[in-house]
Amino acid sequence: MSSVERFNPHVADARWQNIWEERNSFVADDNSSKPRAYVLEMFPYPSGRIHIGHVRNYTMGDVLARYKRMTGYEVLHPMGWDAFGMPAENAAMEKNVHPRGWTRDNIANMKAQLKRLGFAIDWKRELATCEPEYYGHEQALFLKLYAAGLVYRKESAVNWDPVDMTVLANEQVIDGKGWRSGAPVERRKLSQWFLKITDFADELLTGLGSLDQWPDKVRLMQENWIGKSQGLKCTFRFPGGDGGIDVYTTRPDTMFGASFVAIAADHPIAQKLAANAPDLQAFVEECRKGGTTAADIETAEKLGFNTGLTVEHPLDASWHLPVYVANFVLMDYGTGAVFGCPAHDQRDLDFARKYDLPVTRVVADGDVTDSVFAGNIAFTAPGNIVNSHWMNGMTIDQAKADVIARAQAEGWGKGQTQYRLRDWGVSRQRYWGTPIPIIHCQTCGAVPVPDDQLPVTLPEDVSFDIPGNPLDRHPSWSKVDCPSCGNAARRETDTLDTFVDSSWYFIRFASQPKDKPFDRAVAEKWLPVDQYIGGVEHAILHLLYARFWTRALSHIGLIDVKEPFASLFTQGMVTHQTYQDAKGSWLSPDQVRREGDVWTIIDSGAPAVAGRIEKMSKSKKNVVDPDDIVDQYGADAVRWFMLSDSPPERDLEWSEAGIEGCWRFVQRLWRLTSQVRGADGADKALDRKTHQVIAGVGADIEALAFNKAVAKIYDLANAIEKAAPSASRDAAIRTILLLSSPMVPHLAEEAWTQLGAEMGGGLIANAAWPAVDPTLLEEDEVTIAIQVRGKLRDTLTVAKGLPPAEMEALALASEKVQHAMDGGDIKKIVVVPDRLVNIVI
RNA sequence: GCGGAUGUGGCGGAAUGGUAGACGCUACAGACUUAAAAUCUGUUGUCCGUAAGGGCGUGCGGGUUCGAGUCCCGCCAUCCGCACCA
Repeated sequence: MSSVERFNPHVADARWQNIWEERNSFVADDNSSKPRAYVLEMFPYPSGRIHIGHVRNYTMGDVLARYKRMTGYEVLHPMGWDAFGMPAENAAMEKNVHPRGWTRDNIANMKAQLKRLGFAIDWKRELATCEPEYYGHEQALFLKLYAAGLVYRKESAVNWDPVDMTVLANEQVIDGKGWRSGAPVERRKLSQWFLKITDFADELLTGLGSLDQWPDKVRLMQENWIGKSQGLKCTFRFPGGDGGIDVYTTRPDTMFGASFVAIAADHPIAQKLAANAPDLQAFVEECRKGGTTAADIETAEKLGFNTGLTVEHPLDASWHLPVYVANFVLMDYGTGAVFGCPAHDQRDLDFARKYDLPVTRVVADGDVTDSVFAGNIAFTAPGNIVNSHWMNGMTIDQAKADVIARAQAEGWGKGQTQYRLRDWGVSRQRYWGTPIPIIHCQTCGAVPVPDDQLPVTLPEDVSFDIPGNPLDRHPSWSKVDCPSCGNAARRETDTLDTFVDSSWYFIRFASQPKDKPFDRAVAEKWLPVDQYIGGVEHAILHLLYARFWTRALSHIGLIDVKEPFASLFTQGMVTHQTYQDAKGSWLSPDQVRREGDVWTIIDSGAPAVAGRIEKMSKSKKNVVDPDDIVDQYGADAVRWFMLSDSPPERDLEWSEAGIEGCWRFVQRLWRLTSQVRGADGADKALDRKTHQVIAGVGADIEALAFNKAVAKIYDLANAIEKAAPSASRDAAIRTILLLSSPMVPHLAEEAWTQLGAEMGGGLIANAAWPAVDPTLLEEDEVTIAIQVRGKLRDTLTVAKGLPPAEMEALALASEKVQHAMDGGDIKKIVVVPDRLVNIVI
């Protein structure tokens, strides 16, 4: 065998990257007459270095983008930076750098890292959300939503650090304490800006029905998040007096099982009572301890305070229920008050047992109909109503309808549709975000910044030496004249949630004029995004906010797009083994060495413990830097690894052995290419294999089943290597290059030029995807399975399309089958054409 | 607490209800080499058996079916999200 020089990615990678750039190979043409494909991966936060998870994400998108180009599409595949956020402020505090400089440096580094991977990106459309050229347009869109009545202000709770005197993000609350001060956090109310996402709750819910190319699990999660429920809103009246407590319930069928009414600590009635009752005041304070997350609130021990008030049961005015203030009732959901039916709700049951309240069964658990409910597990399954007067025997649904009808007829309540979804609070008490373009005036109230004064830019001269929002304490930035009356006024110092930035960047990618957020006609040419790819951690918030924002823009007539992402794919994480020393300190993989089953620390020789395979994280030291592995193996081997083995929606474990195998395959493809010799003759079997693989790889890439596409390419490589020289073999080698070119583009270009002298040259990136010859896909023989009572006993190779009677005869003639039947009587024979025969005895 | 997922050899995984383990990795054996690397060939779920062959096998327990990794019911374990991380 002649020796072939190795493919050298250290030279080839950069050469091809430069050629693609010089030739504008991947610049998308707005005016193209080709069919369009918009391929988008979730843009990264510029943390400083790209993470291996980014490499996986962008490699998947890149393969699809390149494949789409080869199959005749005008492809838009852009990249940008989700550049506002807390890490820049943390860096500013810790390293005394300005967030802008830190972020821009990070972007430059990460862009260089991405370029080394050879992604087919239209860099001319690059954007960063922290630049006024982006966020200025965002401010304009915000004000359009404001003018349309989709933005309002209300009080809302934040995590408050009483020592640092600052607002904390949930992430900054660790075990209920501020991450820097260590002080127990409190919930404090601030006046904040909200977007009316709840106006779109029903649209966002029904819209999910049209997203048939989204994963079912994501649609289900969004459905649950929106949480539409039908229930009863009714009043429990104060005995004899005026008014009462409005309660919302999804279980009006259980009203005869009520044993208490509970209201939120923030409920107006609780507030009013607390004003004159120090012990209740103390309890309300107690309820404010702890963070604002759902997990914190719902896992906290259930606590209540008996107010001494009672209310009348709506179905029986002589029946009085005690009123508690309870920490598990949320002011944000429903009316901020519930009636407790302990037998059929776990939280209510926990509460009732704790405060020794009656527990009455009103839904039958099979034959058990006792009114006294025993045990500490609530019964929430379907059943029939019991112990409920006229409702006895009804199903839950019948009883719900009956109570609602009765409430409406008698005027003490009505049926109501309720959503779990809350309006989107977008105010952040931080510097590094989009300034909210509002001016507060003592006489005019909140006044939008006039269009001609946009963008409202962030001041540069800020300091981060003390906690809190530097915009608040800036000496002059917030001091402005009211645009309406001209009097001294104050600029809003809160900035927008970074989820706002990421709610429309895909529109700006499609069209980025200087003077407006986007050109409608151009944006509509590209949108919706044909394939969106990103982490499943964004399944709810980012994707729901982006859907809402797009609908809101559509609602006010700025764009005619309802759903921004036609097809969604959520990828798994990249994981890696973790290692610890005897004391439990984390070790990086290159600090340890394996000898048999024993791990030791290379430097000290001390034993190490190989731990769990976990998501790569700096704190556990199990990270791999993409630059290092590209240095070592070249971009193509890294890309190939990202696509191999693990299904893309599942986690991928990084391994040294795995990347070495990929490196070997890249070299193997290179050697194969050198074997095109202009031989004659056809190889029917290889032709068939080649065309089966062309069809299979194309289908797999379209389904984003890259691991399967990779396996088929391996299969073809094996078949080519085993085949004798022929024209078919030469053709198969060209084909395998084309098929693998979206995955290993540098090698493919290099090899393509080697073959190019014969073929007229040109980039493989611009080559056409090979066509499938359907006549070659069909096999003329098939192997069928012969089973006896469902167990495999023999296999036979027969002509394709053999009639069932003949299959049956062949099966019965088999010695192995006869042996397995052991003389038994045949009860039945199942024949599946071209597949199997099952003899039942 | 609520919501969502995952579970198949030594490992990653493949398998329209129809031959479980494709393909890759690892390991082992052999070829080539002064040697190593690279490359090539073969073996590699498990148990019994010299072999032919057979038993058992897709987290656990049931069920449906001629036939279940796949469908249904009930468990167990692990992971992810929960509205101010991005």
